[in-house]
Amino acid sequence: MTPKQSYLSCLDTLKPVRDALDVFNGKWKLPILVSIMVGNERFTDIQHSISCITPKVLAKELKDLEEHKLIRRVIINEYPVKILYRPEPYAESIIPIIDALKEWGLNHRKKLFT
Amino acid sequence: MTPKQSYLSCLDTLKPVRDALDVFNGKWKLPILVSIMVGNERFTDIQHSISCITPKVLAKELKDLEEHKLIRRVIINEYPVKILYRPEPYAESIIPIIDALKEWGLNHRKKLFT
DNA sequence: GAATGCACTATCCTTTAGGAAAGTGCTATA
DNA sequence: TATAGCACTTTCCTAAAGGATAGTGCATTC
Repeated sequence: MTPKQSYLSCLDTLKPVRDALDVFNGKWKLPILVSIMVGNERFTDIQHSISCITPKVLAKELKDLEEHKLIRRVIINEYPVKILYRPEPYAESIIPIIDALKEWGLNHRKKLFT
Repeated sequence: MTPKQSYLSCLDTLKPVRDALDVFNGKWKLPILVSIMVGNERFTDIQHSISCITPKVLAKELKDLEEHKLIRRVIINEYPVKILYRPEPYAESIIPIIDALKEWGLNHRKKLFT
């Protein structure tokens, strides 16, 4: 017996969207990337540029982003030792996502107040 | 004493991005919207077009999307009664987000296999 | 020598997301 | 009359996300 299949397939779109969501899901990854990409490099600077993020969460998210090759943790051996977070070239690939979300968010806010 | 402020502000971007994430965060909202926008209308069709989503989760997400005015629940009073989920015009505004995520996901997958 | 900054880690806790499995009330079909 | 489809709901549960608070070791600055 062949099962009834009336639904429209959309896996072409769904699969890559899922792959992207697997990387960026959660409250913090995209905001952190934005902060680093505008030029914040130090742990505390990033923390302060994104209000309300706790150091524990920030540390964990930075590690995730490093694993995904979106940022790099750079150790500068001066005295005192400095640690810098820098965007990898691959990070540029997320600019269209950020732009789309930013645009949408701005428009959504307008919509709410009319 | 004025506090030291060395970090670069990026709230212009961060705020709207957050607003957007507040709406779309989670594993399912965007995939469900995609499914409805390609033309799936019935609960079970949507469920089957997105493999692995449970009816409980789908029901909840559909309610959220309705609240955000992205879809509409339409009751057709034939016999038997039909229930259809249809995209609202506002749903079109998320196309750039989907496209950006899809593009990124495709490219990311390529990257992983090279 | 006291306070502050830096880059975290550690502990504990709450909330939310999400999944598994079964069931419900209705209708239609074999 | 039994089975299947539809659109869910209910219950129970786990894992992950995220937050609060404190502390650490080091260095610099007041």
